[in-house]
Amino acid sequence: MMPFKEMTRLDKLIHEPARLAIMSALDACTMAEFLFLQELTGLTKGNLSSHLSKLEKAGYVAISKQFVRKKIPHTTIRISHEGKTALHNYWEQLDRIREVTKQWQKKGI
Amino acid sequence: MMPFKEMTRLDKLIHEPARLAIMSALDACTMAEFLFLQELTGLTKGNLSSHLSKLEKAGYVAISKQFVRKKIPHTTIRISHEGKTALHNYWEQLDRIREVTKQWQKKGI
DNA sequence: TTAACCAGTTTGTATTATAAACCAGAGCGG
DNA sequence: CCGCTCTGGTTTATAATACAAACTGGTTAA
Repeated sequence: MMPFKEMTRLDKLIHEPARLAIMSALDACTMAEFLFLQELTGLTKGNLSSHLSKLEKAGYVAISKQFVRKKIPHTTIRISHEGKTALHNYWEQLDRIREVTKQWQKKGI
Repeated sequence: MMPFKEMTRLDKLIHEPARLAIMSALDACTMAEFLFLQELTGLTKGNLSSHLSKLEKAGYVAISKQFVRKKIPHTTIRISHEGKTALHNYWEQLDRIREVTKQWQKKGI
């Protein structure tokens, strides 16, 4: 009935474009390497790193570091179950809001 | 083909939830009074004021102040043509990105 | 040995969303 | 008339945060 208030309650962690890109990519790939993710999103390394740790802290992704030939670090990121549901909820919420907004437009307030 | 990079180029002025709410409300109502807008969005006065001036500076809304009985201020906000197209472009861009993202999911990278 | 490179992390900065404080006038109560 | 509160906002302050630049620790190349 009042979709506009709902908008301000969108999950900000997912809403941020960079993280929305990361989460969407991971939702498609399930798992990805750091550099691959960087290429997909076009983010700088530092940027990607900090966004990832925010997502990790929220439990939306799991980050694991392997060492190739015991030397070169290789970070792989995978989306968690919570992450998937959070992303889907986000889109659903946005859809719902948008649908109601369209109704409003037809009614003319 | 690479929808994730596109996400980081979404119009940030519109993307911000508070302003998305404002713009959506105005898109539906065409014109609204300050206090009505505040009620619709649930924002505090200060918050709404600062978001509005950002939107005004961008040319997305036009703000005009009348004085009722020459004394009490009454601010009415209306969405501009640019504002409407910017909002529509935003949704279109988001839809397009989302569509391509779904394709990716089906293909499995 | 030094230079360049890989794979990231940490630090710094500049922006900005939000709330709190403020302001000017209006309409009371006493 | 003098405070007091209400209306309708604006300005200021702060806390978060997006982003890039600088850094780290190890590796290969010259």
